[in-house]
Amino acid sequence: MNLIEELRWRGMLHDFMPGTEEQLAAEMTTGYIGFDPTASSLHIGNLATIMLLVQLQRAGHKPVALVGGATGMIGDPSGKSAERNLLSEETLQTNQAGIRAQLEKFLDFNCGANSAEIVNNYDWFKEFSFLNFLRDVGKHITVNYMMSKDSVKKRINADEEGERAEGLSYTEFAYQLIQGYDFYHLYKNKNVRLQMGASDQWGNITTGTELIRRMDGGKAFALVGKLVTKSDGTKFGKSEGGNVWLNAELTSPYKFYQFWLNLSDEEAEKLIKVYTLLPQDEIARITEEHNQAPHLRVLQKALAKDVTIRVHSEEDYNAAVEASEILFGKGDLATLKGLSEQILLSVFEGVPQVEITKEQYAEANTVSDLLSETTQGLIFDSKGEAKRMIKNGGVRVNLEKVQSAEDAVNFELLQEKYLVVQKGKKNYYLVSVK
RNA sequence: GGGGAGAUUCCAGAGCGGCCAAAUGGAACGGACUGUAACUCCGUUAGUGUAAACUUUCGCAGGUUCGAAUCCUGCUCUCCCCA
Repeated sequence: MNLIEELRWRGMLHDFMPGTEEQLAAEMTTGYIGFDPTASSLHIGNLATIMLLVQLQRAGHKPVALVGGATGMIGDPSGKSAERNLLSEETLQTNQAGIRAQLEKFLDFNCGANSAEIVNNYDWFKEFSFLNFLRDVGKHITVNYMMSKDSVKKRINADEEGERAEGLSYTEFAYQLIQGYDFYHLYKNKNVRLQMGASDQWGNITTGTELIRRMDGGKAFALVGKLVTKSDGTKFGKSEGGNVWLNAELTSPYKFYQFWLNLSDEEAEKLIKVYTLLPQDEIARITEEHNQAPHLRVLQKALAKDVTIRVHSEEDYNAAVEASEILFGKGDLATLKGLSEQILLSVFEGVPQVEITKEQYAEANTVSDLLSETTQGLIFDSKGEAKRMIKNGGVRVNLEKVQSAEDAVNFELLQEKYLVVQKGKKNYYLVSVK
């Protein structure tokens, strides 16, 4: 199965330029995808794009991951309805390092001819003067051409309902040209023939192929993947706490595992093809098994396992499963009391924790005080919020429901120093009293 | 440079002198149901307070008024159109 066929059955393929398939068939082709350092970690939305590179490499081609040190300074208007804030250079550098480290986990950098590479477009843009850029690059592309891109049009024209457009700064307008030049640079220096990306990158990528054609008479190709969306069409990759990050410090392996486990059947079936490398017959078998007994969530479990292991590690996966069983099994106070301190801590690793002193604990008059003021707003921002939630029956301490916000604080401390606090069913906190 | 529109609680968006902590919708969170789901239903969404009530909030700074998100003045910012 060639790359295009592979991506197609996995439902990852959105569109590609004519000739791409022939190019891939003809020779080992170098393809790249850019990642802008807008955060210190990639999230699972980016991971779908990384999977394109992974599939490229599996098909015997050479993947290049570009860290957008330069483009990140500009801001891509694609898919954004409003002008973005610029990040400081310092932030960008921290972010670049983080992203680089993550990319290295997914691609093989040592497998001979098609070993992966990482490049940073800041390297070739830092010395490129503005005037030279205008003369050497800008001259080849007309404003008319740039204006015809959807990402630009959306920001300039009012939409169908007559809503005013947000406008677009010259800086963001120039973004596609910068990205286009990246492609040209890699084409010239790294023999890159293909740029991939999410489908919203189509416009930017074709500016690149156009630039290569005009500056060099060369032929380069584009392939974009489907933008992963939730079944209701909204943006994928956000959970209650915001984005689902690949960095364990931003999204703990436990939460990460839980995210996948909680997907709807429909999403799990779609995403297992995107996020895992499991072969077609294996996925068919799992889907079959799932449909026989949907409540067992075989699909979600298989997906969660595969992705958690690859993004984090086998140990992290095991810990996440163990923690899930304890927290979502029919545990009660007795179960918690039965855990050794070591297991207790490992179960709650990655769960927000607060430390308070024995004096503070003794001074808290009511449960609502304890869960807001005493614990420094970690669990609840205000007493009012704590009270409301308790009134709604949404708070448990040591797995037992708190009856009233005015209850006195006299819980049994686990191992003489821990309290397990639940806000709703899925949010756990560990309070340690020292 | 000229003309116009606008800035409201997480977002969108009503309010146009007291009944406004501010309609409605979205989103989020909590509860019931369930498969740690979907659907549906219910509740919550400025702070303190058991409550009555009080404090801070409607771009910023002043003013008018017994009383202002609502009126006036100045400022800042945003967008659109024309040159």
